[in-house]
Amino acid sequence: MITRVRFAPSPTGYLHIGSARTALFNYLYARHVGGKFLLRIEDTDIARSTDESTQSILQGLAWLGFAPDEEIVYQSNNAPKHRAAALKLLEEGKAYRDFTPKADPGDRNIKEAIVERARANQGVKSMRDNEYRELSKEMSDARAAAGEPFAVRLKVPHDGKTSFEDAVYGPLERDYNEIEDLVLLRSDSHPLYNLAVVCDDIEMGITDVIRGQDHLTNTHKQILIYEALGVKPPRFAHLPLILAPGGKKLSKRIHGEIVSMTTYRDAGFLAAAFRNFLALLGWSAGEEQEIYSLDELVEKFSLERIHQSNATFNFDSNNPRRWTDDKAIWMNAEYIRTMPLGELLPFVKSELRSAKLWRDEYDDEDREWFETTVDLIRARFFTLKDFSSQGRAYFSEDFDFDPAAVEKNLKKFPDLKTWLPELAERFESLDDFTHDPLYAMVSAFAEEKGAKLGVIMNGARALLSGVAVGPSMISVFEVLGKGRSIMRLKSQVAWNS
RNA sequence: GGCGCAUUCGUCUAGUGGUUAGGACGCGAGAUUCUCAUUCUCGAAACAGGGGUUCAAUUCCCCUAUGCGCUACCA
Repeated sequence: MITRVRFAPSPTGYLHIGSARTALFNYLYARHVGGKFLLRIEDTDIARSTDESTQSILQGLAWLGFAPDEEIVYQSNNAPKHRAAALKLLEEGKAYRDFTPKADPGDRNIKEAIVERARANQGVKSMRDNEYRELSKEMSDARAAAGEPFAVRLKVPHDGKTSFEDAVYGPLERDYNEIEDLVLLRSDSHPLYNLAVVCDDIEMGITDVIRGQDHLTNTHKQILIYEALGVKPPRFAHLPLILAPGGKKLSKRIHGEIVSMTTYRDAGFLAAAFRNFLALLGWSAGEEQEIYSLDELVEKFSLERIHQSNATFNFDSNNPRRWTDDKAIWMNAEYIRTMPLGELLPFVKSELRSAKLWRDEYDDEDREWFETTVDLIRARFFTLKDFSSQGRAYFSEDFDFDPAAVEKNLKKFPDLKTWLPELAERFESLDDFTHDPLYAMVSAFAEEKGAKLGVIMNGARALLSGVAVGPSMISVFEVLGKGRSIMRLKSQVAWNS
């Protein structure tokens, strides 16, 4: 039988980093075993689901490169089927109508209310303690026919336990008396999560459910539904969670944009780098390699090597340099400086485009220049954004001078104000504007002035690139070319700033 | 409150009944260099605590602590 897995986010926000990893693991597993990767949008919570979230999630998945193998399933479209399943169980006596009026949660915190109620029921009320559980079929039908509202609850057996073998956590069981007679259908006949998930997974022919560990206890309830429906449950694999520093839950409200996938896309991350980073959060191949292509991940992935303990996504919102996990940033930089240049170019192009720095010549007669330049500057960049910010001076005459660089590399050596334009004059006579002659000329010039070579080079760097850091200065001269180098060396703009 | 899951350097992790407990990020030092980055070398840094079992436990068992999850007519 062909393996079919699904990623099933609920559209109540953007694509969360934890969800993204769940999608990744589902995708890797499907590809590894040659199965299908499906997508289902769980939009049954009408109050919280938004189309905007759905779009954001779809965008995030598209960015990561996980296209579903079949049409997207919208859970809300299946509500009639869910309802029919619940009614069937009702008919078979595996579920019952609960005429208890819906409790009003009021304005209390929902979590607190749950704990409070659980504590009150402690030892005084069993999970099967519902006056309508054993109501005769005739009585139940009659009250329903009279129009009295009711919820449909699953009739969980008194004795026994559910058990399943989780691919990550091993054998798990739970006693029936720990599980309430869960509601399948609300009194407004709206199907609830556990029912909807089971019905849809059956309908979609899902063979392996790979999802967050927060569903570990739900699984027992879902197995009960599978059993009532007379369907063999799929295989389950629960993933450890991704937490915020301090082991707290990672949430949009508290941690903001850092948990959203689109943040990384917009910050200039490469999807390949981020996938690589995500893959190593909660899974490892058991070797010392850190950089994996998607193909390698697919080849090496296995559910058995997924961890059982939660991982912390490390960052410091008070430190701009640590705005997100160090390792994610490092990995992105590693990809930028080591990936085949040809693969990087399209990303740089689109970054320059959006910064209005792109020129069509880069694709044409200046192609070679563009490649050389990108290759030269990429070694010290962390994100694609750096190409348009730190790298701006290579692509435009309109760039700013970093005051610190001007101070440290120029103003500290006033002689440079006349020397550098003088050097520019010498450049005029240099026909072969390449490394060796350039180096010879600049070092001769430095010697003649009795200056350290570094002083000349650093001054030129500040003038030509606006910043104090960058590639070897001779390479910068070469890449910028004779005309632009001379022009910038003569410019007094930086000196007057 | 109940039930469940988890716990190796700051973080991501490898690993084993007997190991100098390995790697990566980050951090520190050094080398290289016209700056910075890269690269290279070196360094500091961990088995949550307490009981067992055993000749021997980081590894197996129990307890405690801590964290997380579920406990909804949310998903």
